[in-house]
Amino acid sequence: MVPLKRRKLSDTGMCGSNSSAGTEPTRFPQVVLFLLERKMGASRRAFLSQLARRKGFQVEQMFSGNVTHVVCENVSGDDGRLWLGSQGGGRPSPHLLDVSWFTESMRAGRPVEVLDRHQLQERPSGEPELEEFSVASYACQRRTSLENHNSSLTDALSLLAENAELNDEEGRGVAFRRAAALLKALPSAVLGVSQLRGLPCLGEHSLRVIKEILETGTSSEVESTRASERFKALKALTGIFGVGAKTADRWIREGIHDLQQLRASGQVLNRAQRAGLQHYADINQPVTRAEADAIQAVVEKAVSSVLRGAQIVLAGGFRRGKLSGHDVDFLITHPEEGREVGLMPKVVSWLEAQGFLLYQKTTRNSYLESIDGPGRPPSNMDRFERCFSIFKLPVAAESSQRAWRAVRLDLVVSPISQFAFALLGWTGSKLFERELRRWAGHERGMSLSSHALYDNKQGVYLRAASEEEIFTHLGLEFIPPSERNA
DNA sequence: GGACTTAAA
DNA sequence: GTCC
DNA sequence: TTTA
Ligand SMILES: Nc1nc2c(ncn2[C@H]2C[C@H](O)[C@@H](COP(=O)(O)OP(=O)(O)OP(=O)(O)O)O2)c(=O)[nH]1
Ligand SMILES: [Mg+2]
Ligand SMILES: [Mg+2]
Repeated sequence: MVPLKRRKLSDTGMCGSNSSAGTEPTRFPQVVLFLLERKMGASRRAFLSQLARRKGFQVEQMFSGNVTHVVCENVSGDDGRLWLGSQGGGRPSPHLLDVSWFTESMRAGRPVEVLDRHQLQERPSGEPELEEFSVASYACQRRTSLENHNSSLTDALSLLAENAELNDEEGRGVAFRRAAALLKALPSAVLGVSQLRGLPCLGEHSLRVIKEILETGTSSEVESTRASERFKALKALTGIFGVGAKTADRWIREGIHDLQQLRASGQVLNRAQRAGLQHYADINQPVTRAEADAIQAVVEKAVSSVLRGAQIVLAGGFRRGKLSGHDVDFLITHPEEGREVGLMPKVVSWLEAQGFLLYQKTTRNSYLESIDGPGRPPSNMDRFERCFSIFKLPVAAESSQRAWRAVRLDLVVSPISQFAFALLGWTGSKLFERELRRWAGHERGMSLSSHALYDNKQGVYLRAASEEEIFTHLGLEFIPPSERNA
C-alpha cells in the first residue's frame, strides 16, 4: 500500500570513545590494533580494547599510521576500505580484519596468522545483527529532525538543488532536494555508497557526488559550481527580495552581475525590488530566535490592540526549532469564526503608524469554497490574508550606528475553521509541504493547500480542527513540527 | 516522454 | 535528476 | 514573474 523501500544499513560510528590506558606491557610490538567503533558500538569497543590490552596487545585509541591491524564488526569490505581511504593513507595499508581474527587471537593469547577467512568480507559477517533500516519514499512519511549526521553530503546536494533552481530547472532542483532530504533523515553518518544502493531518490548522479565526497572530502562538481561566475551572480541578484531566477538571468545576459553593476545600470525596479535592494545587507543576514521573539512582542501588541481575543502563533522554521531563519512568519486567528475579518489592514495600519514597517504588501484572499466547503460564509470582498513586509527592528547600537535592522516579516490571517491548514502549510519545511501535497494527490486523490483539503473522488472538503486530523485524513502518521525539517 | 505543490499578486 |  |  504505502510505498516503502527497505534495505539493510551497515551502520557507521566514528571514534570518539574514551577508555583507560593499557594495563600490561606490550608483548607484540609488531602488532598495533585499532578497533573500528562503527557498528561495533562504543561500549563493546571499550570492552574488547581492554581485553586485548590485558592479553598484552597494543591497542590505539585513535587511528594512525602506526596501526597494523584494523578490526571491524559487521562492516563490509567496501565500506572498510572506504573508511581506510578517508583516513588519508600514504603509509603501508594495515590489515582490514573481521572481528573473528580478534576473538581467535584472544583465545590463542597471541596474534594469529591472518587467513583469507579473517579478511573483511564483501558482506557483513553478523548478518542477523544488522538492524533493518527502512526509508519511505515521501519526506512526509518520515521524521527529519535538525540533527543531521550527513551535513557535508546534504550541503553538497542542496547546493546542486539551489543551482538547478537558480537556473530555472525546478524538476532537477526538487530531485536534488529529495536526495538531500533522504540523507538528512538517516540515523547515522553514511560510510560508503554501498549502504545507499536501493534507497529512493538517490540515482546515478547523486550517488556519484556522495561517493566522491566520501572518498576525497569534496565533490569537484559542487566546488566548480560554487566557484562559477554564473552561480555567484545568480546568488547575488536573487538575494534581492523581488528578484527571481528569470530576472537574474536576464540581467546577467545584459552584463549585470552584481549590485554595483545593477545600481549603475539604471534598471527600472519595481517597488518590492527597490525595497529589497535598499535593505539588501540586513535581509541577507540571518534572523535570530531572539529577534523573532522581539518581533512577536510587537506584533502581539498590535494584534491585541486592534482585536481583543485574537491569537498569534510563530510559524515557519522557528516553529520547527530552527535557531535562525531568513524571515519571521506569524499566523493570526480568532477563536470565533468571522471575527478575524478585516483584521490584517488594522494590524498593518497599527504597525505603520508606529513606524515599524519599511515595506509591506498585503494580499487579498480569493479562496473559493462551496457549500461543502471548509465551513465559513462566502463573500471574500474584504478578506485580506497575507502581508509580506520588511520590519524595522530596534537593536542595541553604538551612537555612530543606526539603532535598527531590517527583518523580513510574513503575517497570515486565517479564520479559525482553516487555521489547522494554515498552520500546517506555514510551518514547512518547503520540501515537506511539497511532499505532503504530492502524497495527497498521488496516493490519496486529494488536493491539499494552506486553506483546505479536498477529496477529488468524493468531491468534498474535509474539515480539520488540528494538524493531527489532517495527517489522519491523509493516512499519514503525525509528524511533529520539529521533525518536518526535510 | 512526462511529472515534479499550490495559491495569490 | 529521478521515477513511473 | 515572484512570493509563501
Ligand atoms: N506549499 C508551499 N509552502 C511553502 C512554499 N514556500 C514556503 N512555504 C511554506 C513552508 C515554509 O516553512 C513557510 C514559511 O516559508 P519561509 O520561506 O519563511 O521558510 P522557513 O520559515 O521554513 O525558512 P526560513 O527560516 O524563513 O528560511 O511557508 C512553497 O513553495 N509551497
Ligand atoms: Mg520563515
Ligand atoms: Mg516566510
